[in-house]
Amino acid sequence: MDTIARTPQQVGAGIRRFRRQKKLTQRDLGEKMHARQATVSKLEAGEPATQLRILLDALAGLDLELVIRPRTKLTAEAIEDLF
Amino acid sequence: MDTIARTPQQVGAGIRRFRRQKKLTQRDLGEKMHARQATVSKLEAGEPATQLRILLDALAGLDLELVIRPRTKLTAEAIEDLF
DNA sequence: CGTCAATATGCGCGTTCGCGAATATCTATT
DNA sequence: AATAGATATTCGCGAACGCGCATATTGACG
Repeated sequence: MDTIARTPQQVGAGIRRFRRQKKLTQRDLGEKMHARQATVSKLEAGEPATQLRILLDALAGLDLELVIRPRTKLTAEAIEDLF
Repeated sequence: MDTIARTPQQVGAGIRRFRRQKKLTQRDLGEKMHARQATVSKLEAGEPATQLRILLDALAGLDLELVIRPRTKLTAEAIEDLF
């Protein structure tokens, strides 16, 4: 399932969902991306000042990618994803 | 056209493409997102320490959204986008 | 070639990152 | 209830942010 994100919190929640799906701990992911467990924690919490490098390293570590696209109209189903 | 991004540079390039598509200057976008033209410049250049907040503010200003998804296999066509 | 808009780069400042290291808190699971 | 594992939070540090402001540098066009 893809995740739509329009806020740092939603980005963090998306990362967390995929990480858990892969049965990895924050420490595991941290090692893959050469970051501390504490840093992964802040990223997943949606800290807005997190650096872009941290986000992309995390995505790489989880074998994910980012798509930038025009905002979609919200269907009832898509609204679910935002919460 | 959607943009796939796996590096800060690709994120920046995507933003720039959509901004130009909308005929906005860096200054225009900066005003929409309450940031300096210089900050937009760094974001588009792919500065890896750019803050997540800046990225999301820019996306909002351009009426874009982010999708997080598993990496796709690269088709010949998709490879073009990465350069 | 000249001009003007757009973009990139510089300075000093206050703030906050991510770091190592440690610790607190929460969450199973038994 | 007790323990172990996972996650959240804190300290001090060096580095780099984004800011206002100002100034190169680049690009497009007549």
